[in-house]
Amino acid sequence: MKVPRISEAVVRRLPVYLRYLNSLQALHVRTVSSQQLGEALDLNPAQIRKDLACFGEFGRKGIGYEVNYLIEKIKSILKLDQKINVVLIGAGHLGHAISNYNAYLKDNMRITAIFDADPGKVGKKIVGLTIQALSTLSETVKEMNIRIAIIAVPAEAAQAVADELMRCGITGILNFAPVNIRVIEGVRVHDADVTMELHSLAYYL
Amino acid sequence: MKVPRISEAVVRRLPVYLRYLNSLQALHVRTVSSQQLGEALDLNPAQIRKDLACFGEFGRKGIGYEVNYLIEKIKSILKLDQKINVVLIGAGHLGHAISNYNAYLKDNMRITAIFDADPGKVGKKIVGLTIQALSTLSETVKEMNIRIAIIAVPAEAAQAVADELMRCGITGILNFAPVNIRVIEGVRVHDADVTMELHSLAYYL
DNA sequence: TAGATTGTTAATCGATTAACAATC
DNA sequence: TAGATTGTTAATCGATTAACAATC
Repeated sequence: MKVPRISEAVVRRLPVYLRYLNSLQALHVRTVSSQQLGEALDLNPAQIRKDLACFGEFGRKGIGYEVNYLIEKIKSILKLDQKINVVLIGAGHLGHAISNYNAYLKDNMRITAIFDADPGKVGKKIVGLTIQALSTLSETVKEMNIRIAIIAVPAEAAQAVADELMRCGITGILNFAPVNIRVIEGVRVHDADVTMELHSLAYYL
Repeated sequence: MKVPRISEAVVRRLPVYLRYLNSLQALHVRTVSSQQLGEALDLNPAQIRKDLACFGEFGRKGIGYEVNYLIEKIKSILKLDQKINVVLIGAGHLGHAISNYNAYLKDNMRITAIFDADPGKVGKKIVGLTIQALSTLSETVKEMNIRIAIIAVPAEAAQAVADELMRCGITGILNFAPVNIRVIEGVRVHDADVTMELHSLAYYL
């Protein structure tokens, strides 16, 4: 296995491939070529082949890629073949909405704990999970071996939450708060700020 | 004004600059250098200068950038100096959560209409907006001169909603549904699929 | 076999970074 | 003036695309 240096662009496309392959699987499609993938996803077929070739030889010359096999391979690359527990901080409307994605995450990745600062919310349930007080965050993260966190709290609270998460050893953060979060070396933040997405979309009008 | 060919990467960074500049403005900071911006945002100062130079000469040699002035300039580039009305499709938890971002959008960009397919929801209010039936979508989009749409409906309904939006003349879509949306030439889609973000985050664990 | 399609090398294209003259 | 910092050119780096031998 040669894993020299995978670019961020490649990693961002893998879930795109996976999502589309899942839809092919649901339609009982057996094999797919880079040509077909490229047309469906608006990508260059050579790029798709090159992306996949970063991780091994998954296709067959003259045939293409076997859908089921390629799904398994991509899942394995994304570590979705192991159990990955996710914690959600913030049980407002956004937190509720995000917890609904559990249905799509299926597999091994799941939101397994929800926290909120509001004592009025603690003890209530969202999709089967009891909202917990932030004071027990560290304990739960360790107990459940939680590795990824989703921040869905107001902008003002986001940095403090991130700091606490880093103290608990979290190394991946999906941040919905409309602020820059400062993190220490080794922690990765993906921004999911609706404001920024809309602002960049406006440029193209 | 020389606007040769602005890369997507540049457009995606502009809202990042804007967000940070707004926070500086709130702290009454008057000027900022590309050096300082680079440190705060983890970007190369030369890149920041080059990004901004795509659109004009906004800084002063030896001084840096005047915060208020740069904010105005970036807003103007992103067309945030004009009124941009946004429609939200889907009034579930996610729709509720997204409509709360109106508070951060402030300025000229606002969600001005909300639609839902569920007759039980039509007529109810979210943050001051009455949920409307999808049958009146086309009418409202034209009347309000709505240009951007947010799709916050279940995966199964997303493509049909997108098709209808394109018929209404929408050219920018922010898609929260975990599916590939196919669009016609000239329509831009930004994906905000929580599933994909979490999957790519998992790679780095 | 002939046609299709991969994996990979080479060519192209574009984006990032470095360096520096201009100038506040 | 001396120090700081821009805007911009040139150098570097990396990513995308084209092309094709290998082979199913």
